[in-house]
Amino acid sequence: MQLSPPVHFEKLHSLLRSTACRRFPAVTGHIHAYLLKSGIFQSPPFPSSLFNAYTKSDLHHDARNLFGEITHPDVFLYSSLLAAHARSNSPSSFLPIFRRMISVHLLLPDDFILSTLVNACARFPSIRLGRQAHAYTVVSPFYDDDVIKSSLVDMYSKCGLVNDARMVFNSIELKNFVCWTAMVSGYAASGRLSEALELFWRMPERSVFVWTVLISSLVHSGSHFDALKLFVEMLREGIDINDAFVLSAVVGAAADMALLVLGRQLHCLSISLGYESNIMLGNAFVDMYAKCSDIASSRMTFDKILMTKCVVSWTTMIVGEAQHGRAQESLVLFNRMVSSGVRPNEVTFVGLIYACSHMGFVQKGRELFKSMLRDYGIEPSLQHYTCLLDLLGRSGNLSEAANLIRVMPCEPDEAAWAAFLSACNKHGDIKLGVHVADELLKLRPQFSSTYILLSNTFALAGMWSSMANVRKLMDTMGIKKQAGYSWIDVGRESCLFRAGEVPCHMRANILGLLKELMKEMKKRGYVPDTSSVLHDLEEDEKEIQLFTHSERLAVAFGLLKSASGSAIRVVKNLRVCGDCHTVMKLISSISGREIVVRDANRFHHFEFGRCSCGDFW
DNA sequence: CTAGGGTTAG
Repeated sequence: MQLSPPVHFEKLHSLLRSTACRRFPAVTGHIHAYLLKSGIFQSPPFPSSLFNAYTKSDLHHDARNLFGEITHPDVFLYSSLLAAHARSNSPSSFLPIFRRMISVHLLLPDDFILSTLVNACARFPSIRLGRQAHAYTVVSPFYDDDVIKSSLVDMYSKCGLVNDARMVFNSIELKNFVCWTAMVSGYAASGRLSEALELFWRMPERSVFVWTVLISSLVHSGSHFDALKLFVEMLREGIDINDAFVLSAVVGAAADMALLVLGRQLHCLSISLGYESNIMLGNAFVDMYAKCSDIASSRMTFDKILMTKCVVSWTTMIVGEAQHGRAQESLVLFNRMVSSGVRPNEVTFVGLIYACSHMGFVQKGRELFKSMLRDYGIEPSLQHYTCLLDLLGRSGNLSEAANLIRVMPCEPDEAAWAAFLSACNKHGDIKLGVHVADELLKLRPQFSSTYILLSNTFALAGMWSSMANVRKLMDTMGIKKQAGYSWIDVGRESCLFRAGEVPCHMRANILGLLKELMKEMKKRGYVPDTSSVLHDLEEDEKEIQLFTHSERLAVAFGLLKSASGSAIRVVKNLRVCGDCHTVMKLISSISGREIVVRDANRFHHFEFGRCSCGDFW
């Protein structure tokens, strides 16, 4: 069938703009060949829309070849070129491209390319480039264009200059969803949550976008409960939650709070909404199951990801296996990932070194650290150094760790010092520990975490007066140590135990069971470690104090409430101490049950008197 | 062909 020329043009052009070219990159090539054959290749807008289609499906080689053949470049072409450079993170080329367009091809910037330019500066937050781009827009005929202003609001927000963003925002005549969202997002991202919320409630109408911004930033800042409340509020307002972005933010909240029941409900919901093959949600669920201690479901969800697994999917699973003490599995996954052609990123290596650290694979960890830069061109960051410090410290290579913390190219933060100090504590090098603690106090007296670290070290060293001084300092500075608690799910029941508090209705049963277990444990050679208990009590009183450790209460509750033979999962626990570790191993062998304890984001699987971490924790 | 959201670590 012969189409009349105008329709013909239009059809091909809209085909190039459609997602068909992105999903089936060969289509672009066919259209290219057809245009060449029919001699209309050089007629606008084809050269530019072809170029755009190539770059959007990452066919950069074809795009470059095409670029050389174009006789009359237009602004559209430059706009696509700029967007392509922004996607590949080469910010230094933005302004040269822009200037070449003006001075070599004598083209005047239009509104499209100006917002593309501003957007490019926002992607790679660069305030210097961003301000130059802003300058270009104000001297252009589009100085009052609302779309450009929206992208400026976004650019200043992403650069962290919220006040500048607000000034541009205020100057927008007709504010639409987009600029409101960009502004709220700016406040949320820079931690100014109250301003974000104030603006949010002032919006004439709230779209899914802006709800997502707030929910995810609440999850990110650790206010999980507020995030869930906001999600409920959103449902009440009748906003359609058939949206992968908002769902994954809520799944993240469920993961961090270890709310397995909610997580499962969200999983069912997203399958019924047709997101079964959505890669982003798939990744979120793999993570959620792992963090809720259900590693089997996590792995099943991972295996079921229908699309090509991306670096995030692999990394999530590697970290998940590592968190559950299955470092060997993490390393196998890493090999499978590399051989399937997916490039690891910096997070992948955090997970891998962490896995080695968990299981004491010292040499393997060192090798992976070296391979980062050598084989993948990833510059190790402070976090990688902290992982390596942790690995060396845990395995007793204290002098190597001490050397590393001195020579590493980045300034150690609290986490790095904490890794080193806990290694000193673990391996009994109290002198080194106290020395480091002193250094730390001089270095960062302004951080509250310093005092908690110090107090622990002094306690271990038996330097009670120094410890008392640190405690006094903590009091005057208003620093509180969070009380220990454990949280367990049994069937449909959830229960939270605070350290030292035994709930009345279970008191007799739980304490009875713990006394029973203590007798059995002692028969097997357990010597209660009462060093963490107030030292002016009688010995048997100290032992009873041990019963009120929250994780012991939770496990006793689990033993009483669940069917015999089933695993007991303490889904959240503030800290697994050395004595707890011994006790859990014993209880697992006495009761013949698997006990899973989540300690921060690390899991201990106790079974047959052993722990999955191989005691390298 | 231009502007706003998300998943992995700590």
